[in-house]
Parts: sequence; C-alpha cells; structure tokens
Amino acid sequence: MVTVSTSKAYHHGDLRSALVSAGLAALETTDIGEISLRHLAREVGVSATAVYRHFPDKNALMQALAEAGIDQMADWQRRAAAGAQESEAFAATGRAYVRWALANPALFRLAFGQCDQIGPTVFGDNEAAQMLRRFAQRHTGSEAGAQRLMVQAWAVVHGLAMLMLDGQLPRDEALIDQVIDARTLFAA
Amino acid sequence: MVTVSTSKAYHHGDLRSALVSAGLAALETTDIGEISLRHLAREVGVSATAVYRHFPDKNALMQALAEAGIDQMADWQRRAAAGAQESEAFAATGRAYVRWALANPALFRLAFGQCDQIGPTVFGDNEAAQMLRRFAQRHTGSEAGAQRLMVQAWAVVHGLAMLMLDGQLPRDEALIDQVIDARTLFAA
DNA sequence: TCTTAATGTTTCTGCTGTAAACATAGGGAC
DNA sequence: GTCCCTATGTTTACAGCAGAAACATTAAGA
Repeated sequence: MVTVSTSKAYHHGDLRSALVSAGLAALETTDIGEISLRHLAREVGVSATAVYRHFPDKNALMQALAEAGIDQMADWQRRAAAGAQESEAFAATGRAYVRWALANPALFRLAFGQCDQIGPTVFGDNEAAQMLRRFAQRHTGSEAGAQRLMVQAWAVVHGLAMLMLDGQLPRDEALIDQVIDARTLFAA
Repeated sequence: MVTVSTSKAYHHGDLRSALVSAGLAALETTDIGEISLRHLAREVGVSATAVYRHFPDKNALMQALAEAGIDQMADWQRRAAAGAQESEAFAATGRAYVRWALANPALFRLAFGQCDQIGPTVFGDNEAAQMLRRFAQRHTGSEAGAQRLMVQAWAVVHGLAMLMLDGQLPRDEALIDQVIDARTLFAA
C-alpha cells in the first residue's frame, strides 16, 4: 500500500524515482559537474547516504539520469517526424535532435558522455530509425551508401548541437535550418 | 639569473609553466574531472596553495591548458594541409581535426568546453583558414554558400570526433575517411 | 644595507563521495 | 497476535577537494 505520510515517515516510499526526478530537475539549472549527491538527498529530504540503498555509487545515478534523457530525446524526435514524408522527416528528426540538445544542455552532454551505444537508438532499433534508413537507402541507392549517410547526418547534427552548446556557434534557429538542409548536404 | 637549485629552492623558478606542463601531461592519462590542483602541485613539488600565486582559481589553470591545446591542434591542421591542393587540403584539415581529437581526448573536450570563440581560429583569422574559405567560395559560388559550407564542415568533423570519443562510433580510420568525403558531402 | 614585492608554506573551513555501524518499520511464518 | 527478517533508512567517520587567511622566504632595487 502507498504510504500516506502526512509529513516525515522513516521510509520515503519511492526514493529511487524521487532521486531521479530531483536529478533531472537539477540538470535543468545546474551544470553537470556541480550536481552533488548530498544536495539531491537534501532536496528529497533524506540523509546523504540513503542514496546508496538505491544506487551503488554516484555514477550509477548519473547513468539513470542519462537513460531518462535519451528516452526523452527519442520522444521529441518521434513527434517531430510524425506525419512528415520521408525526406522531410529526415531533416525534421535532425532539427529535433539539435533543438532538444539546446533545450537540455546538461542532460544532452550527460547522456552522450555516460551511455555507450546510443547508436542503435538513433538509427537502428526503432520504427522511426527504420524510416530514416529507408530514406537514406533511396537517396544513395545502396546499403553502404545509406550507412555512410546516416553517420554523416548524425555527425552533422551532433556537431552542430555541441558547438552551439559550447558557445562556438550562435544558438540560432535559422542557422540550424541552414545547416540541416539535404539540398546542400549529401550529394549523391 | 636562473636558479641552479640542486634540489629544493624555496622558489620554484617557473612554477606557472611547470603547472601547465604537468597539467597537459596529466590530461594525457587522466579524465578531465579527475584533475586536481593538489595533485598537480604535488607532482611539481610545491604546496597545494602555491598554485593560487599564478592562477586565481582552478578554472583559470584549466583555461591555460585549453589554450595550449588549441594551439597544438591548429599546428596539426596546418601540417596536414601543407602542400596539398585546395580541395584535398580541405578534407585533410578535417581529418586532422578528428585525429587530433582522438589523440588528445581530454584536451579536446577541455578546449571546447572552456574556450569560447574558437571559431575564428578554425575558420577565419589565419592563413590556413583563409585557404579553406577560398575553397568553400569556389565550391559554392557565393559568400553565403561558403559561410554555410564552413559551418557544415565544422559540424561534421566536430560531431564525428565527439561521437568517437564518447564511444558512440568506432574509432576507425576508414570511417573518418568515409565520412569526410567531399564527393558525398556538400552537393552544390 | 634596508625595504619591498613576488612567491612560496601552513593552517583552516566547508564541501564532496562513500564506507561502516546502527535504527526503524512493514510483511510473512508461526 | 507475536516474532523475526529484510528493505530501507540514519549517524558517524574518513580522506580528498577548492580555496581563504596569515605567515615565511627570497630576490632585486633604493
């Protein structure tokens, strides 16, 4: 049964997910390196070491945050591509990638620094990714060409996102559109 | 006069540059977040707080390391492009960008995370960058097109480097060549 | 020779991640 | 209903960190 707990029960109830929520919230305003377990624990109203009942170490908590981030980004991309034709969906997915990164800088960095093998999610194991792949095949006319184009496209959007996050390029919506333009990128 | 100092003089002599050297060396084997001022100080044979006579805080030291890194990367690119024709030089510069990143992961991350406005160095304020720009103008036929192509190219190489560093793509020399290929990237 | 500014050292504070020992409470076996 | 076990908390402790403050040493110029 769910603990009703008017104020302070000894046991929290769902500390694990509370910590993840607090972590995600913190990442919206705080840089990655500034996140501290003690702070999150305080925020949730629990002692510093209680965290270790649910995560073996700090890294494991960060990993959980990263995974939550990846799911969220995939959602954005799905929504952005929904209803569009293959070609436009390809570009829309890319724009969503960059926009999500700009909207969630710390989480974006964390996700890629922490999770190995995001690749499958980006272009392989789900329906949206399959659509991108079909477009790439038609556009290049070969399986090898499709593979190459997918990597090139991923590199472009990832690089653009990173450079904007690091302040190397202006966070300019028009620039995103300009860079992610299949007519000027990807010749044959 | 230079202190001869057989073993331990009270004053180090050139602590600032010794710290930078130690920092660069540390970045070759240590991840960015693991670098500690105390460790560097110990390494150089000086008390922990001596650092603060030469850098206002840790961030300032990291900044110095980042700037050293940028210079070094620019050197690699110059050497890679030297003697090549415009078109080939463009690709060679890109490959050098990625290779340097793979050879100096921590320093690469640090440089871009720490230094704002690397842009000018990458494509603007030096002779090598001017050559890239001329190629981009000829290839696209317009100033606006050249600007766009420069950003696209930067995004591609930066993204490729980052994805490889984060373990999202294999650190494969052939993949670099495949992705950085002007015949398949950059249509008109 | 005396003074002073540059560059060190010691000591201290408050933060961090995390290990170890102890406390509490909720659920199942009897 | 009682008892005990286990999951999940707390307290306490430790070592390492960035950095502030006060003090020590030395080189260089008046």
